[in-house]
Amino acid sequence: MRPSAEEALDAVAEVVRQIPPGKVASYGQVAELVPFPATARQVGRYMFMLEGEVPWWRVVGADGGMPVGRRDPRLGQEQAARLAQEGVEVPGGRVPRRFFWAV
DNA sequence: CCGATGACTCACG
DNA sequence: CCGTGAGCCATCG
Repeated sequence: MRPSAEEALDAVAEVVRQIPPGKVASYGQVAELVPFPATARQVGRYMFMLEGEVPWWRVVGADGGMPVGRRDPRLGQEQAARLAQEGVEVPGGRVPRRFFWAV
């Protein structure tokens, strides 16, 4: 099934909102959790559209990196700051696997 | 309809 | 550790 952009946005927003503070999930992980077929790329685009409505800083790349920094370095440092505030360490600019949200 | 693009990911060397 | 290249697929011009 191919959900409308609105439904897809809702589904992604809901998954992202479920990531507990102090934990992170990768774009691909979120893509697997939504109730319809999705890819990491799509999730990235939806995150951009949801900017501000969800804890977007808890979503990182599969390697713990922050691809958002490529789009806007300022967002990258904001993400690192918010994560640090929740107790998530980001040594070397990437989140260690132990902080990944285990479902 | 075609081609380019991108908050991605993975395999290889 | 650091490119490179190939899949990925909704959107946009």
